[in-house]
Amino acid sequence: MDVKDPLKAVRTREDLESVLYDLSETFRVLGDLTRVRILMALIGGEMYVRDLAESLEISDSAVSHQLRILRNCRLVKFRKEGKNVVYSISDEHVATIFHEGIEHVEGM
Amino acid sequence: MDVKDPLKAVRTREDLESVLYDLSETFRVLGDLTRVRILMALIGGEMYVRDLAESLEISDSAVSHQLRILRNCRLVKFRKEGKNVVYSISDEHVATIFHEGIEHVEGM
DNA sequence: TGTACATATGAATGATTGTTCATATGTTTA
DNA sequence: TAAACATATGAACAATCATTCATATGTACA
Repeated sequence: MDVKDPLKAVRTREDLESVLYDLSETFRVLGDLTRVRILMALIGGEMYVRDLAESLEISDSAVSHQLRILRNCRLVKFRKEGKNVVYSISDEHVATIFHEGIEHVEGM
Repeated sequence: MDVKDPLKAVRTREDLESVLYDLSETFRVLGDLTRVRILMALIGGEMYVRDLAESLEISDSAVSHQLRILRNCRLVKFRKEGKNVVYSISDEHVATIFHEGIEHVEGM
């Protein structure tokens, strides 16, 4: 896909607006320190809810709430393991977005 | 930079938290439909404030407010041309982040 | 110099959001 | 089955944010 025009596949104006809406929604979800910390932890590898909460010093409830929001945007995926739930980064786009984002802020 | 660990350059825990804060701040700014539409327009090439407002059907004032927010995060840059101000995307990281973001939402 | 134009900014308001606390669901093991 | 544990969810509150309207600044040209 051409970086100058990443919307070649988008046909109509409604399609474009719909994609831009979803895009802003995804960024909105990324735009919270707690969720960024969760995702950064998950880039290091999959984790249980409890371990995320402990490692980041946030309540279980707060982590669970934020994981639900991340799930809704498909930024994380999960699978059940007994009474635990293991979360991980949804796909490599997420890691790349983080990577580019960090390069951007470090260039400031 | 390694995608699995884009933080090699970050030394201390405070450095890490500071980078993550700036990162979440950048995403927060990207997480608004008006600003996403502005940036998408600017990916097509530099534009005057007036032309952005007209093209996106937003008031001059609203565009100007959002451009200031985008400027503060160095997501856009500008130069003066007589009584006009020309805005453009700050760097290629921004375009790449958009590119990856669109691929992510289109994969949903 | 004065008028028109382009952009920026301040204040106010209506809407949205993250956290906490309490509770619920579902799973394991004693 | 009962108790303990892991995770999820609902409601409520405090804080944050985008927009609008009015006004200010600065530039160009008559």
